[in-house]
Amino acid sequence: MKFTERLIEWYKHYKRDLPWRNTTNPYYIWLSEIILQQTRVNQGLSYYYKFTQNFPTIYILASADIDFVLKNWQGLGYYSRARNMHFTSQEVVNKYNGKFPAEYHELLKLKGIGPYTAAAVSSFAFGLPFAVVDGNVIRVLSRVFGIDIAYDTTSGKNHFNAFAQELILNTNPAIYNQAIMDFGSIQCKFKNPECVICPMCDFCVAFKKGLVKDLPYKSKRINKKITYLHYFIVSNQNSVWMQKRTEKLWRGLYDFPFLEFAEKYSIKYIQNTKEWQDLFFGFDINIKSISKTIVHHLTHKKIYAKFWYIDSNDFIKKDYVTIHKNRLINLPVSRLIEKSLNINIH
DNA sequence: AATTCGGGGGC
DNA sequence: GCCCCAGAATT
Repeated sequence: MKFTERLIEWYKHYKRDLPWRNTTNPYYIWLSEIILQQTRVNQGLSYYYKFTQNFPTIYILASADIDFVLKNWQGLGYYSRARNMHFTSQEVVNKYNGKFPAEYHELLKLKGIGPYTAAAVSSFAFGLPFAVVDGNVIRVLSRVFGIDIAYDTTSGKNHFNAFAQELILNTNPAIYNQAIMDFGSIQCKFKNPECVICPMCDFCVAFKKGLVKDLPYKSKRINKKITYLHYFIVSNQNSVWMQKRTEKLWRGLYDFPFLEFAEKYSIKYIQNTKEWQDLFFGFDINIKSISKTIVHHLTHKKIYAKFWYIDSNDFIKKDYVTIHKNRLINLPVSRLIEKSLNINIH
């Protein structure tokens, strides 16, 4: 088949110059791949520079404070990637003598490394023939070869994985993997792919049958839940109450005390809830002002947030710490908190 | 098998 | 407003 050869020919002319392509150091390859999971190259680039600068070796990352790692990750989302990355750096230092194993199935055992990342590190760092299957690859293969099975099912994933794995044999694994992802990203785009100038157009099944807009095929839709978040910025002199999150969402980031409800409640109603009592009973507080509602979108949630500005001269509540306002900037926080700080703390 | 985990950007 | 993005872990 001409597919692989044409793909690599296309890559020679149009490939992007990306920093992680100028190295075969498994540590840098791995860093870039964790950062790029579910993240566009343009969004991940500055983070890659930051991490290679602040954590130039796996030993430095392994011995770093998790708060500093999360601070560097701030704004990138999916924070378990950063926590797993930190954990795995220590695992590699302690159990693998600081070197990533040059074996697909060993890489797969490490936290935060799934089939995609194991294939990526295997091929880019060690030249092993394991095909990456990401969103780009699924889109390219489904269109060019007219594969109309749902890719968001177990059998669909298995099918794409097996198909991709056949294609990578008898070619250069690293170049092929880079090429097909660049091709999907630049040429065979999700919206408005440039089929007229595409080197595959004479045998692309989707193009010939007019199915480009219908592929790849996905079976499920996202269901967004609405939630109401009330943040309490409790100031005592120049310090505020904060707490490290233990919830799955934004775990490990610092946060103001908050109450979360599934429904929209009035300001008065909230102050009569049991939850409010549990939080503030016994404390002398003074509500100074309440922000307007701020909307924050996540993939599976729509958050309506309000920020309550409260003064208190009482001692700090158990489970919270007081953070001086000048020190807030050093702590990792969610984008929602980061934005509220920019607007409101002065 | 289904859900959860962020945030930004294209259209 | 909807979907996607160099996916993976948890339920």
